[in-house]
Parts: sequence; C-alpha cells; structure tokens
Amino acid sequence: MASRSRSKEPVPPLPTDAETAILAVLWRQGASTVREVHEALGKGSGYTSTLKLMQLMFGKGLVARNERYRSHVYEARAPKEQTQRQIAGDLLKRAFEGSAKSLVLGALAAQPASGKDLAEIRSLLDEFEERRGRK
Amino acid sequence: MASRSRSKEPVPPLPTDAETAILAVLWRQGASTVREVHEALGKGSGYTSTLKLMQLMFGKGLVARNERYRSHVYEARAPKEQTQRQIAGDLLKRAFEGSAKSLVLGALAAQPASGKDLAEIRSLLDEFEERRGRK
DNA sequence: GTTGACATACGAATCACTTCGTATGATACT
DNA sequence: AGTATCATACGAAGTGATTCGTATGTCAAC
Repeated sequence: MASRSRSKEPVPPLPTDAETAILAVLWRQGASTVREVHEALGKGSGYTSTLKLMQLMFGKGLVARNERYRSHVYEARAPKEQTQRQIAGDLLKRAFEGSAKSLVLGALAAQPASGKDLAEIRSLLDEFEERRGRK
Repeated sequence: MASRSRSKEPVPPLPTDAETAILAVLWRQGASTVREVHEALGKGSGYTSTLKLMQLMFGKGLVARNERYRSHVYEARAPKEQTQRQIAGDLLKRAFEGSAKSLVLGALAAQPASGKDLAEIRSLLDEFEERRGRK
C-alpha cells in the first residue's frame, strides 16, 4: 500500500489486509477483547498473532483501547464509513485511474447486488446529483 | 472434490500495488517497452526496478511480452475490465463485507463523479436490473 | 574489432506484514 | 503462599514485495 509518512501522530495509515479483517470484526461487534476478535476471525492463526496485530494497530492509531480491565478492550478509532471511504479512494487512484464509474461497474460485476441494494444505490445517486446541483 | 480444469496457463494472481501501477500504464498506453512504462511512472525509482517488476509480472502471467525486438514489448495479459473486476471483488470481500452498496457509496464519497458519469452509472444499474429480472 | 549506448538477467539488500515462541504480570482459588 | 489460568509484551523468524548494483548481451557507427 502507498503509505508515505511515518509520523506517529495525526493520520492513521490505511489498514493492511489482516488489519482490515480485524477492523471488520470491531465494526460488526463493537468494542471487543483480543480473544473475542480472535474467535470471530476463526482460527487461521494463533492468539498471540492477533494480539500482536492489534497492538500494532493501536500504535498506528487504527484502534483505541481501554485498559481499565484485565483484558484490554479495543474498538475501531475511525467510523467504518470514513475508513471505507479512504480505502475506496486509494483503490480508485491506484487501479481505476480515478473513475468512480469503473469501480462501480467492477464492484457490481464482481458481486451482483440485490434488487433492494440497487434501489438504495439509485437513491444514493440522487443525493449526489442533488449535491452537485447545489454546489 | 469438483476440481476446476487446469489449463496450461496458470491463473494470474491479483497484482500488487506496484504491479497495478504498471498495469495502469499498459492499459492507458497499450503495448509498451520497459522504458516507456518507466517514464510514464515518473521517476520514483530506478529503471532496473521497473524492469525487474515487469519481469516478475511476466513470470506470474500478468503481462505478455513480445521479444522480437531489441527492447521487449509488454502488454497487459488480461483485459482491463476483467482485472479491475477481480480487484473490486477482492476488496469487496476484504473490506466491505460483500456489500456492493457500501463500496459504491465509498467510491462516490471519495471521488465525486461527474454528472455524465452519474448518468452512465444509472444506465449501468438499469442493465443489472434487467439481468436480474430475466434470471 | 573496438567503442558507446542501449538493452535484459539476476543476485542480494531492504522493507513491511505476519506469525509465533516465550517471558512476564495479574487474578482467583485452594 | 502456591499454583493454575489467562492476560499482555516483545523479540525474532518467515514471507513476499520492492529496490538496486552489476554482469552480460546486442547493435550500429566508426
């Protein structure tokens, strides 16, 4: 991934693949202990691997943790929507030459959406059109 | 186990980030020499780095090359649309829990589409709805 | 045939991500 | 206190991606 600055403070870098999997669990379950996350991931690797990963994510600012209890409780630091937007934007630049249209086409071709989802996407388009019109 | 037929050509893996950047150049410019690709990338790294990368991509089946000339001429082996679909599908699974809607939302939020693009996306949705209806 | 300007091939260093072993600390029960 | 259990911390190995130096090959012009 294209992570440039290694400054420790403000901007958390894009999550790696394994990190994204952990974020997905935290987004789905809310604040969780390492063990809870590890179990949700299904044992593809050992417990300490998950632990180490989450410690690194904490260091990078991707997750926050509450150390008040015996087992630390972690949660995603940025809302799912924001992180997903960054990931999509990064991919857009790298592989789709900035064309949202191509990405949408690719996404729908790869994973056909339900009729309900398609309808929701339509109303999303309406909102964007709105916003464009007003600007 | 219902095994998939093993053709003589190995299935190319998903391109890495640096590889995707090279593919983007080949998609945009068509068949190109290493030097042409390297120049299009803007000098972030040396010529031999680009060369090595493209050699590895050739080994993986991501690009084809014509060795008839003094400088080998490379081109993307799979059509842009197919590779982009794979990349989008992979991302969908990894970061968006399979929700095309979320990915579309993320993409549009990250990079607002033009009015023309929005219209094209709409007609894309029409096609998908069609296809769903007929099934 | 020697030289100069290019090309490719390839080994090795570096870096990031991921994994795991093991040390150590806290808690609860006897 | 002693011990079993479960937690975190941390070093280090394994893997894969990326970079680069350098060796080697080819061609054209002199």
